[in-house]
Amino acid sequence: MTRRGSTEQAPVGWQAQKSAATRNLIIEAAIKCFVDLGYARTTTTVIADRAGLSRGAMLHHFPSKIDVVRAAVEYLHAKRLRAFRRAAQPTNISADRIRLNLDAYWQHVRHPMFVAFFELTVAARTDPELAEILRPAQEAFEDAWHRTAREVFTDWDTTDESFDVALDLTRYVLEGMAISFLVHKETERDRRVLTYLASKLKELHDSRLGQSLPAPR
Amino acid sequence: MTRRGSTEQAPVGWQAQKSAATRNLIIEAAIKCFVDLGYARTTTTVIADRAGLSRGAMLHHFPSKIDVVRAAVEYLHAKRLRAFRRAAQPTNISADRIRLNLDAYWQHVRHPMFVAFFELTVAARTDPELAEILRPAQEAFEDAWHRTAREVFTDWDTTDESFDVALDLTRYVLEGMAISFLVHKETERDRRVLTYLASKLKELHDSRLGQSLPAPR
DNA sequence: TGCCGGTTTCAATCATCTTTGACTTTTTCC
DNA sequence: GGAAAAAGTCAAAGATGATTGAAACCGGCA
Repeated sequence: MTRRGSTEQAPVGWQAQKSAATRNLIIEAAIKCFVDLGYARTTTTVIADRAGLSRGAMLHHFPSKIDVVRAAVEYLHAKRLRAFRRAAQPTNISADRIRLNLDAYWQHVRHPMFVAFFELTVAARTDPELAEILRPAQEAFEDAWHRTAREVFTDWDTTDESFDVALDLTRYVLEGMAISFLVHKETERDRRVLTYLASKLKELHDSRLGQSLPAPR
Repeated sequence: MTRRGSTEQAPVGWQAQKSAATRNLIIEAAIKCFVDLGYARTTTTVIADRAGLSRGAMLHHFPSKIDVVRAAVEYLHAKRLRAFRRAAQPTNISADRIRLNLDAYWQHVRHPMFVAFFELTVAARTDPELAEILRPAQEAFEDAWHRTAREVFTDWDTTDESFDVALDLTRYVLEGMAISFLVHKETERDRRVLTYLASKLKELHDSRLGQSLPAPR
């Protein structure tokens, strides 16, 4: 198990590389804890256990618990943003972009990452320090959400109020449904709601399309 | 401060009455803690403090912390159910029942009671014991929600799938929005979403009305 | 009316357990 | 050999439940 650095190309030496790997191990263990145990029950002891390290080793990389949380938030945020951007590509114009992107975001909020972020967000409601850590990530994602939506629906008059309303409504439905499903392990009902929402969004889109932009492309 | 029982008509003796009052005091303090501090940070010490009692006194009424939680859940559930039933009266037929009931449920999810229940629900996701305590209340409320909706919209064909979809969608939107507002202290955007949702529900209602029940009353 | 035994309510103290962060020691790598 | 990583030890703080002790209340009886 003691690999030698022979030809292993190390960006800044092997120790630094191994250190980074261990940090990632700890961060991912912490995130798993948020999902499995909830934020409140995530203790440094459990994180170290799940990472397969001693607690002392962990505290070497992250002197305090809040440091782990901070790193986990940054890690989660970067990962979530990448996944979101990748999923929400401006698919072939027309077709049923709406349904496709709806499903894409639905997959997004069903992902464990969303659960972890949700746990953090709820905890942050009554924890100012955590809230401060979370705020930049939340704002950045909010921004990406709006920006991406405008990129995907370039033919939709984005100065129209209906666009923002549709955007808000969509997000509330999907996130509300995802949160609801976190507790009541259900299924089947989501498909009908998604289908209905997609059809209504399409109606709204088509009606606004004809009245504002005669030549979409 | 030592009142004599003179003509005080006590249902089952004064001690029992005073005991019940103290229990209520404790329960309400616990609920306030859920709202202000979150479930995780709600300790028996803080509850006793806020109730103005010693911790020992509290543990006399509720031998263990979980007993307080159990009582708080029952108390919250009963209160929430009453408030919900009171708010969702089948208002004067026609008019804009939809908008009125939408606003009523919106007020409902903006109430601190909803916050408390939300905190409990989130904690229950990773706490089987709490989940078991919460389950009956959740199921009962779910049932009341569907039953009430059918009472209010007697003219809507409730065997129609669109009715259930509209019901689900409405709930997801409102609860999703409420949860979102717990964190991002926003406003103004909710009115537009509510207005839009109400108009869409009305469209759906009217379209289904004419095709299934020619004589609504 | 006034006092007394028994019960209920409230308060205080105690031991146990968990979590946290600081510190020290051992192992591994350069 | 020296530095970094990992492991182990320690005391302090907080939370919980149990135990013990004090105060208030209820019933009955002289």
